[in-house]
Amino acid sequence: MEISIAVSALSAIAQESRLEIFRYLVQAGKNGVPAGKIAERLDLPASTLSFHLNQLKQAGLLTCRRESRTLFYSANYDSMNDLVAYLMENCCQGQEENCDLSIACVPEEKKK
Amino acid sequence: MEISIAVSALSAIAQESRLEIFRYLVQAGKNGVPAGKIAERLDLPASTLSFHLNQLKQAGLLTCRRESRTLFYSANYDSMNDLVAYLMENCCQGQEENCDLSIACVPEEKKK
DNA sequence: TTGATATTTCCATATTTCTAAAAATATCAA
DNA sequence: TTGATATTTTTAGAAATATGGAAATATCAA
Repeated sequence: MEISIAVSALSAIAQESRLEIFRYLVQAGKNGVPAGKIAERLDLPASTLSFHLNQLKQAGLLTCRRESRTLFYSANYDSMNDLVAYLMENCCQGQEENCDLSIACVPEEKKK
Repeated sequence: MEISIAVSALSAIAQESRLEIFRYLVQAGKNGVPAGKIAERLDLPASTLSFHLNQLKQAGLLTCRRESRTLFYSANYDSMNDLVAYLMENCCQGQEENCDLSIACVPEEKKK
């Protein structure tokens, strides 16, 4: 991964409203949530929300699809995965003992 | 995890020099690296590096120890782990099928 | 002491980011 | 068409962040 891509993604979620939006969408699942519902849930003016959604989308962390007048936003799980992998790259230097991080170190059966 | 803590950590690494520093230290291991060596490696003026190291330290992502005139900085693996866990919290909504992220979903035998 | 090394703190300037009102766009239903 | 709904784009000022030189601090060795 290019470092500039990682910085974009991290900048996108390094802001309270956007981190809330992102986590909400990660938990909401693949089907996504209408922009209006996000605005209501986080109590944000439409234009402010739209600005933040755009930042997240530009960073590749969200996708959206239109259904009539409604735009459904959803988290891009692959991007999140790549970002996390980039952060943790080589954290164990080949030594398992360094890697009792509970999240890092992908088990073999999960690797693609 | 408090969202403000997560935002601090993400803001700290959402900047190219700091992300380079952090990844370098993650890969360098628990023993850490002298500030001077980091400055040389990343070709940064001492004061600029010091500013960035402080941001990372304030965010809880680095620790440092002094050894005579030298300050050794090292990555805080636990913070990184907690941050990643926070991002991915509930990403599967209980359904394994959503979680073919190669990194997420901690295998039972790795949980503390 | 003194001088050298390693690093941080202070400071001013330059740049980026955040916010939300107002205006614009897209879509639908009558 | 027209009016209503859902959302984005534009805009501009306020706030936050990045940069690096100069000065300050901490430590060591002679």
